[in-house]
Amino acid sequence: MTSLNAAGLASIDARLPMYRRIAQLVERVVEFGGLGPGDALPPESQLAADCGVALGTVRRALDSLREDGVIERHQGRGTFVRQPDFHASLLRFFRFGDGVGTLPEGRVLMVNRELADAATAAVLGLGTDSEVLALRRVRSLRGMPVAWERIWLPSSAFGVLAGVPATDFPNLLYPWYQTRCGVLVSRATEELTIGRAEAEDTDLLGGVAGDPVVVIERRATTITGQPVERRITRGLATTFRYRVEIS
Amino acid sequence: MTSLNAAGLASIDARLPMYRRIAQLVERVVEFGGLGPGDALPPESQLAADCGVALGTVRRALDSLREDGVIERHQGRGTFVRQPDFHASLLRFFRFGDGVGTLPEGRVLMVNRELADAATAAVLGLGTDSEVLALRRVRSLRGMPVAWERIWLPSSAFGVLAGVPATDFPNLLYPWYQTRCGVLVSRATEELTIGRAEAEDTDLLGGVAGDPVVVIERRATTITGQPVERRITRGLATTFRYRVEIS
DNA sequence: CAGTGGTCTAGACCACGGT
DNA sequence: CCGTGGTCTAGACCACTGG
Repeated sequence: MTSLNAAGLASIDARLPMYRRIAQLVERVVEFGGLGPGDALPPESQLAADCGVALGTVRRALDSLREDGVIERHQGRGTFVRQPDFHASLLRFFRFGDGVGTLPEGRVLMVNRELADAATAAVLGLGTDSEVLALRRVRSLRGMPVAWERIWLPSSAFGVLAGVPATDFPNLLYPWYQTRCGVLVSRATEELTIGRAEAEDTDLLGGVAGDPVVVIERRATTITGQPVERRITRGLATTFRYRVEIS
Repeated sequence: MTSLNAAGLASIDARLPMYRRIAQLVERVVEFGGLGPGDALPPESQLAADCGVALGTVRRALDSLREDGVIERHQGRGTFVRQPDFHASLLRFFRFGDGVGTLPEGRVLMVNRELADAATAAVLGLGTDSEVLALRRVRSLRGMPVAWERIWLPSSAFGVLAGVPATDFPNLLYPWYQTRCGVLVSRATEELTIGRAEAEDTDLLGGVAGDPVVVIERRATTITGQPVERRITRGLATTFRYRVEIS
C-alpha cells in the first residue's frame, strides 16, 4: 500500500531529486486507487510535513504534476486529482456545422471476444493467442455520424464487459472502465494518417468509395504507461480540421 | 531601449507578478534585438541583482521561458536565447522512406510583388490594397518532392527581398529573415485540413487528380505576436503521418 | 579552479474561497 | 474568519562545465 508520506517515499528510487520522488509518489497513489479523479490531495503544508521536506519542494512537485495534467490546483480551495479530458485528442477536431472542439458522441454497435491479431497483441503487450474484447462504435456530432471506430481491450482486465449488451455501453468509456474494471486511463498517444474510404466507411458515414479518410490510431495507458486500450478511428476527411501552436 | 535591469522592468505592467514581469522583459529584449538566438543571458545571480529581486524569482521567470521554448539552460554553462526550431511543426510529419521527423528541404521557384488578397491581408494585419511579397516553393525529402507552398510576406518589412533571384533564397528562411530584414520569427500556429489534388499539385508532386492532399496553413509571428508570414503548404497525403501525446 | 545552473530549506506575506 | 494555494525572500549546498 502506497501512502502520501515518508514511508511511501521510501519505495521510490532515491537517486531522483526529491520533488520528482514526491510527484511519482502522487502518481502511484492515483494509479493504485488511493485517490481518484475529483478527490482532494492533502494541503501542501501537510504533504510537506508528512514527507519531511520543505513546502517549496512539495510545491515544485505539484506544479510539475499540473503541467502533466495529473492534478488541478485552486487557490483557496485545494489540490484535486484531475479527470483526464483528453482535450488535446485529435478526435476533437472532427467538426460538423460549427461544432468545432466538441467531442463526438459514441454509440457501441457490437462487442465480441476475439483472439488478438499480431498488431493488437503488440500494442497491448500481450502474448500470442491472447483473448481480447473487440468493440465497434459510431461517433456522431448532433446526430450526424462523423467517424467510426474499432476498440480492443485485454480480456484479462475487461472480461466482465463481455456480457454487457452493446446498448448498455455509455457514451464516455473511460470513466466506465474505472468504475466497472478499476482501470484508470490517464494518457494516450494518437497517430494520424490519411486513407481512402472503403465499403465499411461509406456504409457508416456516407460519401463514396475513394473519398479521403482520416485514420487515427490511439494507444491508451494508465498514468504509469501500462497499455490498456488500442483504438482505430476512421472519419471522413472533409469533417476534419486540426490546429496546433508551435515554437 | 529596453535593458535587463530594474530600469527596463519599470516599463512593464506592475500588476503582474514579478516573475512574469521579468519573463516579459527578457522577451522584449529578444524581440527588439538586444539579444538574438544563441546569445547568452546574464547569469541568474546578476539578473537578480540588476532587477532587485531574489534568485528564486529570477529562476521561476527563466523556467517559464524555457517551457515556452524561448531560452535553453545548461548547467555549468549558462542560459541562452534559443534558435526556434519549430520541432512541433506539422511539416516534420511528411515522410519519404524512413525520413520521419526530418524537415523537408525547400527550393524557391518564384518571387513576386502582388496586392494582398483579402485573406492574406487579414492574416497579416494589413489594410486593403497593401502590397505583399509572394513566394512559391517546393519541399523535398532526399530529392523527392513531398510538398509545395505559397508564402506571403508584408512588403513593408520584406521589400528588400523582391530584388533577390529565386535561386538565391536559402533552404531555411527564418534565420535569413532575421539577418536580411531584422525580423525574428518565434511562434506560429498551423492548421491542417485535407483536400484533393488539383493540376498544380500533381504537376509538382506527381500522383493523379483527386488524390488526398494535406493542406497546412501557417501563421507565423514574432515573440510578441506581431504577424510576419502567411504560408499554405500542400503535400500528398500518403507521405504524411502525425503523432501526438495526450492526457 | 571559479562560475554556472539545479536542488532544497525555512521562513514571510498576499489573494482567494468558503463558513 | 480560517485554511487554502500563490508569490517572494535570503540564504545553503550540490553537480556540471570550462579553462
